[in-house]
Amino acid sequence: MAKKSSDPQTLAFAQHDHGACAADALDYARGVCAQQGLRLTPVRERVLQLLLESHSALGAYDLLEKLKADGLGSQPPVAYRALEFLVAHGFAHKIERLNAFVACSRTHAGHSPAFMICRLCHQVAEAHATPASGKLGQAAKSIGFKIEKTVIEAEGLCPACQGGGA
Amino acid sequence: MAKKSSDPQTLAFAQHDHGACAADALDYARGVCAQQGLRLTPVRERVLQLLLESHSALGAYDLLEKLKADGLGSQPPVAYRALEFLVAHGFAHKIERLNAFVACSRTHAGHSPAFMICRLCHQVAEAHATPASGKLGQAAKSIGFKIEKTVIEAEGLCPACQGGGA
DNA sequence: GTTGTTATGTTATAATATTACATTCAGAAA
DNA sequence: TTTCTGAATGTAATATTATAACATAACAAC
Repeated sequence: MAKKSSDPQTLAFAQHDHGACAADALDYARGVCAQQGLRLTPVRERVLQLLLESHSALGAYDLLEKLKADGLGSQPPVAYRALEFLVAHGFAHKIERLNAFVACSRTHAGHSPAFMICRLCHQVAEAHATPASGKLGQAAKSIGFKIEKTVIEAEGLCPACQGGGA
Repeated sequence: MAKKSSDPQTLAFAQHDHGACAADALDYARGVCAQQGLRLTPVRERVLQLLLESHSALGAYDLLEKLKADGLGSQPPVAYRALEFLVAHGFAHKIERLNAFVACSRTHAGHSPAFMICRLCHQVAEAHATPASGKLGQAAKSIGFKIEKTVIEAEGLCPACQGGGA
């Protein structure tokens, strides 16, 4: 990281050197892929870069337009396949509420992410959740439901949007 | 309720007299609407009934087909408008993960619901969550994010599907 | 009964996502 | 090197989910 002045989990809503943060994250992903024998192809890398450059969630068709501009593919499956790869390997997450995608803040590999979505500026911050330990985990345990994946998304107002927007 | 042998929050995966449970819930909704001056019109009531009859989430177009069969409207807005009303007034919830809808188990009016979705049988159980008290709430508080609504959905295997299905 | 409001009917279209199949590419095996 | 193989991409078509826009009908208040 360029600078570790605040909790990177929730960096999205804070001031920071975003260019450096995105570049670092991309380097990190390249390293992970090299280690694990994953192919971070041009399309996949470009999609990750686009997600990293945005603190907002991007839809598949938003990404597709930018890929098209780069000459990297113009049909929906190109974007969806790259996103599938990135999500499968933890480099990105789908925000179900928005049918859109964000880069993973990658501060907790193999984590259960939770998201805070600002309904005004549409930025998304990622936090780390522990679903198994909360009420949901209790309820699941008590009825014998086996949790494999959780979707935890909060919608509301980020600090910057609470002044004028409500 | 016909029988209160287990926590109604998580009844979905348990044996129970479902016809009676659905009929009771519909009566309850009628009562709430009468009290609050809400119009539970034929389309809205029928959609709620259809949701109540199913412990699985139903998509808007699933519902639309059944409405069509009843002569109650055949175009998408008919279903979406009824669902909008039911969700707005807490009689139903949208399952974002599935882009589909379930009736509210109504055991906690004005609650933050959490859902357990079985990936095999597709049944959905509703539980009550307290998002503000968990890690997400802490993270939100620490960065000054104001939560207005939460989406909490767990995907996995219900008790009945854990035997053969994994 | 007229009026204003809410709900519904209907057409069209937008936005999101997948299937299917052909082609290309990278790396392994010969 | 050549060939083989599996992965990735290109592309066309289509499926699924959702909304916009506007006309009509039902209802409530006056």
